[in-house]
Amino acid sequence: MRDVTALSGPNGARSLHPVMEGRRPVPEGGSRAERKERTRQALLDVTLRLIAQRSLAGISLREVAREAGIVPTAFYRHFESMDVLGVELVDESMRPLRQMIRDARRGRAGHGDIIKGTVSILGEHVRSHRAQFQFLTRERYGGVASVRRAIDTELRLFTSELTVDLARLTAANDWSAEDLEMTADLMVSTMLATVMALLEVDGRRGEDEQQILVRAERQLRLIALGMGAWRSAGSRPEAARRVRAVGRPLRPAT
Amino acid sequence: MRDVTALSGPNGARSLHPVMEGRRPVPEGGSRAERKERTRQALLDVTLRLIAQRSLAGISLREVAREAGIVPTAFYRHFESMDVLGVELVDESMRPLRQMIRDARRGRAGHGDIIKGTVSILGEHVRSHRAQFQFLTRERYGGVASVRRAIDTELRLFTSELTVDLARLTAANDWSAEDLEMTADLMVSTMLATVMALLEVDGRRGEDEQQILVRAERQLRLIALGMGAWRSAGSRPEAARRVRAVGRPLRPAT
DNA sequence: CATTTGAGTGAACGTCTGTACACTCAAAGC
DNA sequence: GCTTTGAGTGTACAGACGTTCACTCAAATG
Repeated sequence: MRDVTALSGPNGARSLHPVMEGRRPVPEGGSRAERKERTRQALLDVTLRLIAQRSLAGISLREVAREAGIVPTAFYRHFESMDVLGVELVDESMRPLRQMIRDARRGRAGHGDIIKGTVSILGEHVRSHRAQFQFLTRERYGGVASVRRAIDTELRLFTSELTVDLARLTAANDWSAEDLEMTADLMVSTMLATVMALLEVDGRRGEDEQQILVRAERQLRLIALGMGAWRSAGSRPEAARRVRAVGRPLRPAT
Repeated sequence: MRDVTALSGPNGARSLHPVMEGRRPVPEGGSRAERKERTRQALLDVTLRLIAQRSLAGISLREVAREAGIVPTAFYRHFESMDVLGVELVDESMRPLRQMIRDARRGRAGHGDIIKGTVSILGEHVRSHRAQFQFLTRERYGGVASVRRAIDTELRLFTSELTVDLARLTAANDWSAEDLEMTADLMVSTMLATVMALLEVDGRRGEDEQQILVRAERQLRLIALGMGAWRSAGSRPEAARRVRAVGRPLRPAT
C-alpha cells in the first residue's frame, strides 16, 4: 500500500499518456439496469484482482472505485461498504467451488478412480479460478469478521455435502453420522491445504504444482485406507470392504 | 555566527497535565538497555493483543505506539516498520509452538497413547497461548508477504521434524522419504485445521472445544490406520505391523 | 567530572482515507 | 412531452496515516 503512493506524485494527473493507463470507465451501452450491473461487477472484479497482493482489509474503497473507473461516492450506489462487498464476493467466489464439487461428484474425468479424478479437477479449478480461491483462503481467517463468517458457513455446507456422499459410499448405516462428518472434515481440510499450497506455488520455488497434486492424491488415498481399517477390526467386515474399494487402485510410491 | 543556539524558540513544552490518559508509559526503573527491551516487548505485546480483532495489515504504527505509551516517532528506535515487527512476532509466537512439539515428543502426558497425548497437549497450548496461535493462523495466508514467508518457513521446519519422528516410528527404511513427508504434512495440516477450529470456537457456538479435540484425535487415528494399511497389501508386512501400533489403542466411536 | 549517546518528545508535512452534500443529465415511467 | 428516478460527478472536510526533523535530558562512558 505504501509503495503505491510513489506513483501518484503531486502532478496534475492530467498529462498522462492518452493511450497508456488502460483504465476502462465501465463499458458503455445497454439499458440503465445493465449498465449498473456492469459497474457493480467491475467493482467486484477489481477487488478480486487487488486481493492477489493484499488482504481485503488493506484495500480501500477509493482505490476500488478508482480502478473501476468511477468516483468514490458512486461506490455507495452499489455497496454500503467494503465489508458488504466482501460478503458478496464470498458468494460469487463460491460459485466456481460449487461447480467443482458438482464436477467431482459426476466424475467428469471418469477414470473410475474417484480420488484421482477429484484431485485432478481440484487442480484444474484452482488454475482457472485462481483469484477466487485466493480470496477465499486469504480471507477465511482474515481480518473482516463478517466475511470470515460467510466463508465458514459455506465451507460447512461443503463438508456436509461430502458427508452425504461418504454415507452413500459406505453403505449408509454402518458408520455413525459423527464418524462420517469427522472423515469428511478431514478430507475437506486436506483439500483446502492443497489449495493453499497450490496458490503459493509460484513465487515460492521448490515445489511445483504437479508434485503438490500427487501428494494430495496420496494423502486422500491414505485416508481412504484408514477408512477401510477403521471398523474392519471387529464389527462389519462387508461394509469395511466396501469402503476399501474407494482407496483402490492403490499404487504406493516407487 | 549563525550557530547561535540561543534561539528563543517556542520551547516551553515542559510537563503536560500530570494525569493525561491512563496509558501506561512503559513501566519505569532499570538500566537503559532494560527499559529499551521493555518498550520493545510492549510494542510486540500490543500488536499481538490487537491482532485478536483485526489482521496485521489493519493495524497502524501509530496505534501500536499509542497503546504502548510512546510517541509514533519513537517506534522507529525499535523496528524499521510494522512489517519488520510482524516478522519478529512470528519468531516470538513460534516459541510456544516449538515448546509444544518438545512436550509432545517427550510424551509429557505419558499415557502411552501418542495421539491422545499430542492432541491433549495441542489443546492446552492453544488455550494458554491463544494470541500467538491466532496471530500465526491469521497471518499465514494474510496480506503481508514477508510475514507469510516467515511463517511458512517455520511450518516447513515443523513438518520436517515430524517426518524424522515418523521415520523412527516406522522402522526407518521401509517408507520412502517422500511418503513420510507426505504423511507428516497431512498430520500437520490436520493439526493446524484443529487449531483454527479451536480459535473460532467462542463467538461461534455449536461446536465446543472438547468436541473439536475428540474429532482431531479420531482424524489422526484414522491417518495412523491408513499408514498401517498403506504398504501392508504386499511388500513388508513386519514394517506395516509396526506402523499399525501407532494407531493403537483404537477405540472407534460409540 | 565533563562528554557522548540514544530512547523518547512534539510539531509539522503531505497524502490518503471515508463520508457528506449539492449537482447533472440520460433513461424510465406516466 | 413532462416528470421522476437514480447512477455517476465534483467539491469539500475532518481525521488518520507514515515519516521528517530538531529537540531534550537521564543514563552510560571515560
